Amino acid sequence: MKDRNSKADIYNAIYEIVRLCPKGRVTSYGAVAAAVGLKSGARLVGYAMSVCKDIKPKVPAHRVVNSHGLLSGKHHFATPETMQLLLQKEGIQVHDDKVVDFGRLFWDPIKELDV
DNA sequence: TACCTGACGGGCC
DNA sequence: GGGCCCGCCAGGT
Repeated sequence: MKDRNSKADIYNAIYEIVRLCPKGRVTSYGAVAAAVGLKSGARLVGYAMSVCKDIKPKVPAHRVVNSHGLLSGKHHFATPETMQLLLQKEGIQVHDDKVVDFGRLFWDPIKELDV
């Protein structure tokens, strides 16, 4: 994942990594960004998520939260409660728009994918 | 072509 | 511990 990714390829890599995120786990924008080679490209990941609804297959963007474990992107879903609902449906406890035990449920793509 | 915005992160005060 | 500022890449106007 550290190849000279094209701008379009980076998006593909982002979606691929997010899809690799196991059910019941969550990851952060920065972690995914680092996984694709963008050390500080967390914003790009967020932007990619904004258009993920047009991407096929569907990307579990609800598993991606910010470094604080907050559901910062919940407002971009069909409804602000969709993101929290999906997480809770997968067994992830969400309280006050933030992931409970975020540090324990955090899934690091770089470590898991061993990049 | 240039400026601004955006689902963020890390460092500093 | 909390808040503020700067930096990052891409896309839209």
